[in-house]
Amino acid sequence: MSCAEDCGVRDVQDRLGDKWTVHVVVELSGGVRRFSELQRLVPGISQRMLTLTLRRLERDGLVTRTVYPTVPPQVEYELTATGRDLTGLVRALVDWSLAHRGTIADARRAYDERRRP
Amino acid sequence: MSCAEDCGVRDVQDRLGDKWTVHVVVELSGGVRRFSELQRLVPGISQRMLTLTLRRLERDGLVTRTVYPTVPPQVEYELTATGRDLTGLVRALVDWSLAHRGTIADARRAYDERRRP
DNA sequence: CCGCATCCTATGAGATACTG
DNA sequence: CAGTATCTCATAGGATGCGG
Repeated sequence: MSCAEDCGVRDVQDRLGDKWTVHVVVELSGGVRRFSELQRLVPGISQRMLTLTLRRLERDGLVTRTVYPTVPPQVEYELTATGRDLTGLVRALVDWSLAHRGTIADARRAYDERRRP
Repeated sequence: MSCAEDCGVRDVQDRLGDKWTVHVVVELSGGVRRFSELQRLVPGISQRMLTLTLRRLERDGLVTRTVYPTVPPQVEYELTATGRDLTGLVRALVDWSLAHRGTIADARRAYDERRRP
């Protein structure tokens, strides 16, 4: 590696690279959200994966979890300062992907065609 | 998803999120590199994983592969225009990770400690 | 409503051995 | 030198059911 132990880059890669974190962060960038709200805003995510995604974000100090001891229980999630800062990087990722989407798709088609006569 | 099929974001996440692509791209940002050179510059990568990483980058049009029909064979890899553009995003990722490394590590320790008395 | 526990499968990735 | 071919293992993530 360019530097031993990856300088903490691995941790960020793991978040940005997994299936749901980017989507959840995008939704949380809109403000405070409840668990069920997030599950509705991120179609396809299971309860299990939403829980895991939020726990990991919470553990890294990117999201706060607030429990209101009501019946039924109510839990709110919100980006921390660091979490809001992360949205900048997420935007950069999404923007880059959209900007080069066509180019990459074309390259891929050309490559596959060259290998499949 | 915010948009169906992830708008191509998934493809970029897969590259940035895997174990070796970022390291290989960083080394290629320094200019043309041979296969064996990359294997030396990216400690720990196996022949197999270097091959896979380079093939995926080539398929997406991010890297060119030039074979010189010499004996022994010589193959050179180089970033394309799109590939060089990708290094900007990679830098952003690395910079963000370094900038928040300490904060994240602290949050993680605090979280783990709260759960392990 | 929110979330944990369990089971299961698909994929990423390491180790190793072999070739033009 | 620059790969390909297998094998194996660890982990991400889906499905489902229970519990406070």
